[in-house]
Amino acid sequence: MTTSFNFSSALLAWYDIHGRKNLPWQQQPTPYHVWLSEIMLQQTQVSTVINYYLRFIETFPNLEALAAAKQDDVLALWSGLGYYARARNLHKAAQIVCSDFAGKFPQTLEELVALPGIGRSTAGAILTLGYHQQFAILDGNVKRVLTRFYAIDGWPGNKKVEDTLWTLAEALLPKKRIANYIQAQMDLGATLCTRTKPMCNDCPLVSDCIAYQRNDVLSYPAKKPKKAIPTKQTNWLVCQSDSGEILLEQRPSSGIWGGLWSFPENTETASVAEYCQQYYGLSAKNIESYPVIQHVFSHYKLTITPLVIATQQQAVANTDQGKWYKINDALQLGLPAPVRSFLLTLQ
DNA sequence: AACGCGGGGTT
DNA sequence: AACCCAGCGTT
Repeated sequence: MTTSFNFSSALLAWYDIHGRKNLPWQQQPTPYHVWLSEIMLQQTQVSTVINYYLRFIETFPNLEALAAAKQDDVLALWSGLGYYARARNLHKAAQIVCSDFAGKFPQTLEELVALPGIGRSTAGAILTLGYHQQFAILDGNVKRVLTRFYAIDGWPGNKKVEDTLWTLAEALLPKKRIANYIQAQMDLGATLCTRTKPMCNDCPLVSDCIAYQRNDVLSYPAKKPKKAIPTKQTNWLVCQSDSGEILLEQRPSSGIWGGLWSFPENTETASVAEYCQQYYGLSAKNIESYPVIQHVFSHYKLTITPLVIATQQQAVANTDQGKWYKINDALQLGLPAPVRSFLLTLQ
């Protein structure tokens, strides 16, 4: 007779003693709180999210408050967190749930993934943590734990590998205590089965972990294939009026820093004065080049040359987006991190 | 199936 | 400086 290892029982027993139970969004795990925290935690670490989460629920304590908000106010609370499409989708989804679902989050996978910003894993988290239904999640923690436990080769971003992981994640679900189990998976990955320095001696799964048996835990999960990232260049036209106000414009809703407020940009340093005149109706009295800012995204590097341009404040031509702000007022807007940082150096 | 999308923490 | 994090939407 063979004994079969009970994955979920071992994990739940560990969770009862070592699991995290004091995170802000665990205190009152309503679908709204679960949803908001899951969106914020997409590609963002817990320690970074906590303060954003607390500020957010203070301003928008419930779904109705969020749905009624202006998008600018939502983006302002998101400023610095990155992946700003998350904030726009969050806001949109809140309005849809209010209008189409009477303010109550849907309870089926199909309806949840139809909402903007909610994919299969986030839907799984809402259904399990919020509604105690039987679903799997597949975040970075679960991918790491499963690729090690089963010694699964290949980068988890690869479609075929991901399909395998989803199948395993679903097969392992317990019949009882689903919410605790899902939380336990994330806790194990976040606190013990970490990327570097995993604490295998304390792991409830170690007896049957194939990567551990092979003494090869750190080889999993396989790394993302490397790709050279390009460098792009731009100038920030930091137009400052006699009274010290700064010209900002709202970026298009799609693309980098979508919907955020930033400086006008151009790439032709030689013709900055003409550019200001032509597109903004501004005559530049003085142009000062500031030290370049290197900003790194996950997919390219951006070399920014801030050009601080002294102008007289006047009507902005050929754009309905440009607006003059006092620096202190600008800091209340949804700003990309380097814009916020640069404005702080100006004041 | 591959790529676009940020900012910050860790090593 | 490299790597990655409670992924999702678009193409």
